[in-house]
Amino acid sequence: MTVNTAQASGTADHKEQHLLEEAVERLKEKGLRLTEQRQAVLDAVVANRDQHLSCEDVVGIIKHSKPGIGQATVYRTLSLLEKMGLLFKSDLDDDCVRHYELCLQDEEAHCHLICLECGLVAEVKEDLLNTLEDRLHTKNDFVIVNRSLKFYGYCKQCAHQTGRE
Amino acid sequence: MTVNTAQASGTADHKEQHLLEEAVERLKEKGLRLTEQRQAVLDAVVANRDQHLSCEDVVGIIKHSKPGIGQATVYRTLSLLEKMGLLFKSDLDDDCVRHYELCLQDEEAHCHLICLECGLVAEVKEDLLNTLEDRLHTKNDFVIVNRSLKFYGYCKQCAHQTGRE
DNA sequence: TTAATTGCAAATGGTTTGCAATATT
DNA sequence: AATATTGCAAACCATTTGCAATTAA
Repeated sequence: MTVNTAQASGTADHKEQHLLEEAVERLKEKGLRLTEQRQAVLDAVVANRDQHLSCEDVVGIIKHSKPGIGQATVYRTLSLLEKMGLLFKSDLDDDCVRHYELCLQDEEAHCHLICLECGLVAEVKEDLLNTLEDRLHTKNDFVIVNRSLKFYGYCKQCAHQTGRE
Repeated sequence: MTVNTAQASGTADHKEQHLLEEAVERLKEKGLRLTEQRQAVLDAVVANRDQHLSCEDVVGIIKHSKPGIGQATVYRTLSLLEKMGLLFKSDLDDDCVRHYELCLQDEEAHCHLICLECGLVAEVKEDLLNTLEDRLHTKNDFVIVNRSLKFYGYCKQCAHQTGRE
């Protein structure tokens, strides 16, 4: 639904390579198997690592390589990979559809400004976020791996028009 | 499910009073009516303004005052109030259950630390957030009304146990 | 052989919708 | 009278689950 092309985003770099190896390793640790289906799902997520994929998306992507794969298998695999810490559930909103993204650590923190009037979504990088995360780490002994930071309000235009400044 | 007592959180203060008035006003503007059912839903949300209420929660809360109210009505009302800007959809969660909270401006910013291992959700107040919001305001001309700040990672215990520190 | 995995189809569960009955302006 | 609103039940739809068949160790 949301996603267009399959192997879109190019080749896997160091991180993805490491991720794949870790996947195999962690599966083996628990006596689980890296089946063709699981491999296909992993490949799809890595190839589209800049996207937030739904189960339906993944099925669409691997339709060619694994035409007969069952939805349930994809659901189970995504859930499994998430529990293993390789994927994140990302909640980019509104509906009930679950989306996943690759769990690549050490990404630079950013946040979204979401206008309640016009719906504008602006992505903002703020170096203060690093300071904030450092402090959350040291003061709460919490190891941050990912974040979802959304600020709701009114963009310049809408704030002006609706007199909310 | 999530919520225990009904009129728990005490009397409405200035902000809630203002909110109720605004609700009536905005409804009238659009030729909509403040029915008993809508009033009951609003009351429930205001009385539990420190909670994130699901539809089921609301039904439970107003069971006494409006025993015969239909689920659909509550769903429709919550959705309506959200579109009017009086409620926020808050997505603190795993499941597909939609939760709402009162849209009270100028609340003190906080964020949630969510452990990917054990599921712990810790609410943290950080004064640095105010600085951050100030900066988002001045640098982006964005008027912040609410925020959803979630940091995912590993709590002290789990980080230790899984060797991710 | 034993245990994990899959695909299918049925079940689940929160949410939405069609519609006739009711209430409000 | 015209329109908004409600309650009910059915429909929806993403996700989960039971289970028998299949596959890998």
